[in-house]
Amino acid sequence: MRIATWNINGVKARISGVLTWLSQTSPDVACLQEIKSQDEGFPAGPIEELGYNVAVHGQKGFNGVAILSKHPFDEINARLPGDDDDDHARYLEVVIPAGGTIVRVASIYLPNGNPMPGPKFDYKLAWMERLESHAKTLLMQEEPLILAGDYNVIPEDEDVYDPEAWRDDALFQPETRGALRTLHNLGLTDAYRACHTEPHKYTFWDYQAGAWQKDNGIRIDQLLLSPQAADRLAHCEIDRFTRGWEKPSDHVPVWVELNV
DNA sequence: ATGTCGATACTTTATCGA
Repeated sequence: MRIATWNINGVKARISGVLTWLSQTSPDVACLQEIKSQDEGFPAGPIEELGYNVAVHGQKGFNGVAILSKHPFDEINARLPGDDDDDHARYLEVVIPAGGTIVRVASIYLPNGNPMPGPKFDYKLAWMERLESHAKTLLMQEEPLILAGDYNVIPEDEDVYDPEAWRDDALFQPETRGALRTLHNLGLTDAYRACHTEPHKYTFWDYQAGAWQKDNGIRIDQLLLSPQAADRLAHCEIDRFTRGWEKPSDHVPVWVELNV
């Protein structure tokens, strides 16, 4: 079973590329972030024609997450618990039947947090605490669990082309990186790092300043696996090729193959 | 310091968020 995540930076601008990628790589489950669309504006039709069920949690103009699945959903839950006043559409969680068991999959668009310091950075850290709390609850279920998405955190120096260039950025602060490590230390495995040790493998390249051409990237899109999912982990790869397409997203897909 | 892109609105250019 292949489960992928991709920050598409606007579904209206990217629908053609998304359909091409789905046709070419045929993931069983695809978590999308930054759809920048309301639920009713999401182009479910052409995606359903490729054999996918569609769950959407969107809002007008920015943010927004979705999950596409070849198997029907047993359960769909939008919103990260812990703050009823948080109106950003950044979290969608589903349960999908898989080979006699189930997988629980979340599509996560973690706040960017810039400028730092300030209220946006405070919101990011508070959101990460809520994610930690929710992850603890989910881990107690002892299910195959995949928390996939744009974490907007650079885990280590080896995950950025030039650590000094990002030293003052919200994505690379000690507090931010510590909060991600806390998630790992709950028992969640960074799937890419479990499969690969080479440094400088990226999932995002800025549109500006020729970042793609110079390979000035960062690795911020990740799939975190519960022990029950990590036990079934076969492969994890980055679909770097989509960054070279016409009208690309600034992020590329990352996917895992699970033995289920 | 700069660069680019996508969405939105009292739109034909500026603002915001990234």
